[in-house]
Amino acid sequence: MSQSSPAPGVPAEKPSFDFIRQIVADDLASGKHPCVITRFPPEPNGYLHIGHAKSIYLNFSLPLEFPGEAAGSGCHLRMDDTNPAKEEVEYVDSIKEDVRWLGFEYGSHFYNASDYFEFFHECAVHLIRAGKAYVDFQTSDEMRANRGTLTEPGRPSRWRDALPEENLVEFAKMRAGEYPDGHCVLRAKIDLGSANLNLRDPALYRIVHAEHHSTGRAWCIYPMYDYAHPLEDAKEGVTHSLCTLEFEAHRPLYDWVIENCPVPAKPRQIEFAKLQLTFTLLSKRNLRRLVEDGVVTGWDDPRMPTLAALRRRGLPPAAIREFCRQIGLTKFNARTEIGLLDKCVRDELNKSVPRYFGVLRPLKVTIANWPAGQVEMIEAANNPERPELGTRQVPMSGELWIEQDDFMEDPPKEFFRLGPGREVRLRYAYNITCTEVVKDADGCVRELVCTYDPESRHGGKKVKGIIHWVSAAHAQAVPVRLYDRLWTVEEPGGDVEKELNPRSLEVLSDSQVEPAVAAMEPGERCQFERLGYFIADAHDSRSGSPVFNRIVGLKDSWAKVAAKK
RNA sequence: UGCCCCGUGGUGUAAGGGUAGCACAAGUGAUUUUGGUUCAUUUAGUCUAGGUUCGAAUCCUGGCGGGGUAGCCA
Repeated sequence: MSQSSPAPGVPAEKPSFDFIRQIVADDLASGKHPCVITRFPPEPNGYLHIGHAKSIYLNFSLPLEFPGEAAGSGCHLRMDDTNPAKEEVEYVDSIKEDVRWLGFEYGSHFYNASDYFEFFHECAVHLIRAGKAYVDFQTSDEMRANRGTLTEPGRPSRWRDALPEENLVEFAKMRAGEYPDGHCVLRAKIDLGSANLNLRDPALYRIVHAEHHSTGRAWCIYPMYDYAHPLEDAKEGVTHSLCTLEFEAHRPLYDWVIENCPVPAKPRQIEFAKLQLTFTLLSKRNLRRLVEDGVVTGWDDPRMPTLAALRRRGLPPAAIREFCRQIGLTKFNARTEIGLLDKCVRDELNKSVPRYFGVLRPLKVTIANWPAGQVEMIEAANNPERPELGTRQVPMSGELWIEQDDFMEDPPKEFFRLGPGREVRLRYAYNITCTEVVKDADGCVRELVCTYDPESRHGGKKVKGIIHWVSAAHAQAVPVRLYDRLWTVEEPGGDVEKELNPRSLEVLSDSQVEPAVAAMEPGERCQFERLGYFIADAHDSRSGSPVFNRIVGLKDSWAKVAAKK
């Protein structure tokens, strides 16, 4: 290996692969495998989240990256349904939907671990005959006590040296349902003194009298993950079985099963670091709690990190794929900044969606010198950077809504927008100058009176401030939900009460939008100019009366300036 | 406490004994009828102590730090 290093100064020709792609490329080059087959093996006991997207992206993309001789490559979607107590069909359906939504195809390669129950059983019999597995009648407490500790070896069960014939009989009884849950277990006979606790005679099968979502009552013994997973992989011809770091210590057991069972292929397990994000909690247990405690409205609440929630929030799948590409792949336990996801979402939306006017928090503007009753149609580009997206007509009149944030009664000089006596441009239309501030009895600004410059339609005074607006008479009021991060700390997981963001959701009921926005169909996305990207919520919108979710805000450099003051 | 894995700018990730690079973030400037986009530019890094070598982020040893691991969960 070292003698093949390039000569000094000669740049490497190879693209920069991560360590897994390197292994795959080497296996293909050496002829170890003619193609690469991976698998994404979720347990159908919950919803998929952005962390799973990393794994889905890896497993489904990788086989596509090795063309030519690698024909036959692909990724299988497989439900790891070996525990009937926790799994439900509802989750199977949502997992399939999420994978397809992300843009990946598994074609006919959809499998269930339960498809192989008979095979697992044959392998177990094989192990028993070979004297490599035995039925243990110790209670789970006894087993734990006799497993030893990190520094002391385990002690053998009195059933450890039972004869294969006896074990065969007992295992048959297990399968026949003659014993209740927890009465005994089939164990591999490996090494009670191993420093790796996973090798101290791990359980292979346990008794569970429960309805399985796909095999019903056909079985009452179910294989453990460590036993079933390598066999599933081998059965499907998986070449590279990619999983997360916590399975590293299980690899010797994975290899033991492959070595000791009559398998048709020899897959290799490789571990990588799972995704962790700042200001985000990803563990299924914690997400479930948020749902059950009513902190969020459900698994698809747009503040959740589940794929169902991100879909509803409006994130485009292409942005998630790009994010997964950018975060890289290592064995280092890293935490990626959530801002990178936002960046990917903005990049994707910036180039793909139209840009319209919407006023989130309206402030009335009356244009004193506007001809009474006149309505002028203003042509506006749907996306100035993509002329092929066309233009639209925006109605303009003497009564407008502008953003409350675009006016300050006593503005600093860095504030480019409207203030008493100041002039700004209404985007695509005219310059206006604020001549009067109308307040209510409490001193709150209720309305601005302005004059417009009729000569400024395509020129006029050059001003620094440009603001969005809608004509009051033509605007439609719509509900808008402004989502923010659920957590206030980079590494949530401590005191929920203290760490939860009380302002993760703000609902606006009186936002005013231009006709093009009012006409958006459920699921349609756009940019509200100067504000951010929004989607007409697919669940709550109806044709003609959309309800908007903010997907992500635009970068706001004024907010940074303002924050410094 | 044993064993295993991992330590590169603020964050994420390259460099497989030979110039420490890229992206994000942050700063500055230019362009701009979105304080957006785009473009230019700046700041900033090999955990530590030894060893091998002409030469170490890379190989070896120790230390320090982080993670995993004692389910009849996956």
